[in-house]
Formats: sequence, C-alpha cells, structure tokens
Amino acid sequence: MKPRSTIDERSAYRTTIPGSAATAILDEAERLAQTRGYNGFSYADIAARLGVTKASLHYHFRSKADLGRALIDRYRAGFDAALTEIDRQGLDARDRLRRYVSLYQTVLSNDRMCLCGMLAAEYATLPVPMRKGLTAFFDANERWLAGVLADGLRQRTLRFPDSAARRARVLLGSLEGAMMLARAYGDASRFQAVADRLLGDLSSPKSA
Amino acid sequence: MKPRSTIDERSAYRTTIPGSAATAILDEAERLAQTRGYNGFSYADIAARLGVTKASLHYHFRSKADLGRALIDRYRAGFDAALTEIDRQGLDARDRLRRYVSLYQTVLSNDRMCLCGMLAAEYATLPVPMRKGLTAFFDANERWLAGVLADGLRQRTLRFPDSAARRARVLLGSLEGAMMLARAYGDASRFQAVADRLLGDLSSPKSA
DNA sequence: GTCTATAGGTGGATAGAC
DNA sequence: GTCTATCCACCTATAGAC
Repeated sequence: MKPRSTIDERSAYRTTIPGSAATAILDEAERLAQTRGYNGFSYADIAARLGVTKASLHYHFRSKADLGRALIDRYRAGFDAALTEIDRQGLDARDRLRRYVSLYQTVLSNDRMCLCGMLAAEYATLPVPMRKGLTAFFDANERWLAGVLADGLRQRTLRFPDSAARRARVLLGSLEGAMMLARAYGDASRFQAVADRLLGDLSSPKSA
Repeated sequence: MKPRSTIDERSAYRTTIPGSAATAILDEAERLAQTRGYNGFSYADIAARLGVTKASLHYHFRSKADLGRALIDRYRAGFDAALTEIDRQGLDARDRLRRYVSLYQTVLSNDRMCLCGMLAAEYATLPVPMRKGLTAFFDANERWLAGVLADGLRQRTLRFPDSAARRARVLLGSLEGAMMLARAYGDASRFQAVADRLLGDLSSPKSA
C-alpha cells in the first residue's frame, strides 16, 4: 500500500516525530515551572529527567529566556483551545463557568499551579520578553470570562451587581489566589470549595 | 546625673542599637523577598545594599533557611500586631474589613507583594522549616477574618450566604490573588477596585 | 541533534585574622 | 561583629567533535 505523501512516508519510518524533542523539553519545563517556578528549575533538571545533556537543550532553546517564552506561548495556545472547546458545546453561562473552573482543578490535581499565576509571582525577575505574554494571558482570560458573564446576565442565569468586565477581573484573581493557597496546603478540595462559593455568588437569588 | 542602670548607660553611648544589624538585614531581605521571591535574592544582594560582606550576614543568620524563617516570624508578628490594633479601635465589621484591605494596599503601594502570598508560590522549593510558618500565617488570617465576618453577620452589617469560616477563606484567597495580579500589571488601583467589589458583595442588600 | 569539555559567573557557606 | 580568602556546588551558555 502506497503512502499518500512523502510526508506520511517519512513519518512512518521516523522513530521520533518532528519536534518531539522540543515537545519533551517543553513538557518537562512546564511541569517544573508549574511546581517550582521559573527560578526554581535549571537546564540540568530537565536534562537529567530526559536523559540528555544540558548542551542538547540549548540546541532547541538557545537561552532559558527563549524556553520561558515558548512555555508561555504554548500554555496560552492550549488555554485558548480549551476555551474554544467550551464555547463549542452550546452550554449556558453557568456551565461554561463550571467548565472553566474544572480546567483549574485539573491543573491543581496534578500538584501544579497555573503556569501564568506562578510566573506572576516571579514577575520582577522574569526576562522582559516573558512579561508581555503573561499579562496577555490574563487579559485573554478576562475577556473570555467577561463574555460568559455578560451572556449569563442577558439570559438571566447569572446575577451580579457590577459590570461583566469588573466581575471577570474579580473572578480571575480569586481563582488564581485560591489555587495558589490550595496548593500550599496540598489540598485541592480547598480550591473546589472556594470556587463553588465564587460561582454560587453569581447565581444565587438576590431575594429569598 | 547618674544613669539609672548600666544597661541605660551602655545604650546612651552605643552608636548602633542592639540587634540593629539583624534588623537591617531582615528589612532588606524582606523587601527583596516581597519583590523577587525567596529564590530571587541572595546574600550578595543584601550585603551589597547594606555595604557589608556576605560573611557578616552569616554571623547573624547562619543559613538562608534561618533568614527565611526569621522573615516569616517577624512578618507574622507585625501582621498580628496590625490586626490587634484594628480590633482595638471599636470599629464595626465593615470598617475592620476596610482597614484589613488597606494593609494589603500599603504593601502593594511599595511595589511589594504580601510576603506569605509570594512564598506560597515558591512553596515546593522552600526549606521545610519555612513551610509551617506560611500556612500558620494564612490560618491566622482566616481566623481573624472569620471573627469579623461572624460579628458582621450578628450585627446585620454584613450579609453572605455561607458560614463566616468559608467566606473568610474565599476572601483571603481572593485578596492574595488580586494583589498578585495587580502587581504584575504594576497597577495598585487594580487591586483596590477588586477589593472594593469583594467587600461590596458582603454588604450589598440581597433584595432590591 | 546530541555529545564532551569547558568557560565564566554566582550560589550558600566556612575558617580564621582582626 | 566584620573582615579576607576560599571552597565547592551549581548556573547559563558556547565551541567543536561526532
């Protein structure tokens, strides 16, 4: 049977898929950054885990700043995709928020912190190129949340006193903070309890 | 005129007050930890700022872990004192919460993050002796907040659907998270806006 | 693309003079 | 209490062989 293209053919005979080395590096760097922070891991940590030398890491990511930037870019893309997937399912505002919270919960259940929440703490020490990506990530989260909240207001499935944009900002900070503290306590249920209250605040009736 | 004691006499002729070296070290270490994190500063940073050598720092704090622990202990004591001072003034629950928020705002206006919120991000990399102090700090904050919230509930100056203890946990995480994000944006007013909403949620009437 | 080898710097920490 | 001098581990990064 003839392969449909040379690209497919090459793939079939390659033991390592294209970019897999870079992907493996990013995977391990992401895990380390989410648990120990950007200043809390080194090329040596990644190299040891992957069974390669530090020098080979520099072939894929010339500097640690480059690696850090790639980390944020990929994380951002994954998050965007996850939000798009939530939007695709035709859920109401409350269920979309629940799905959003479950993204955090998944991260936390792997003993990790949100990558960008983690890096926000280290902001002052980060290479400048990494900083822009951070606030862009938070801005994107706020925009998505504001859209969902505005939708919930229109549909009367959510209720809150201020604007959707303001409430989105409150929600984002609260979830990141709750996540951070839950991780320090090593107790993911602590996050879930707070998140449930935050969502409850948006849907509970104003009058008895 | 005869000094009342040799202790007083010595003090009068001493150019440096007792423990002032240790205090200066703690002051600078605290500033660095609040802006750059525990893993983001070194003995060299402190020594350079104070115009002494690294070796002399080790005389006062044998290891960086010792310094880190002293940092948390002092921060905790200062916070306890601030909360006691708030309680001493006979304010109602809402004003006590406003004063509590203003403690955060003061820290933030110096371009700093709450020391313990900062260290919470680095939790996995911290020397074990430092970890206990962290959660103890958060526990104390939650207890104080829960007390104020319960008081507000009794006085009917505050209103919220769940228990004071649960709401205290929501509030603490939300304030720490808002602080972290505001600092990344370099915008203290961002924190204030969120804090105002969080407090507003607790006092706004449930019915129109 | 991965290796060996190494450069050049900084980390926390200690010994011993003053 | 502070200094000089030093240790050794670790850091990011590069050169050049394979």
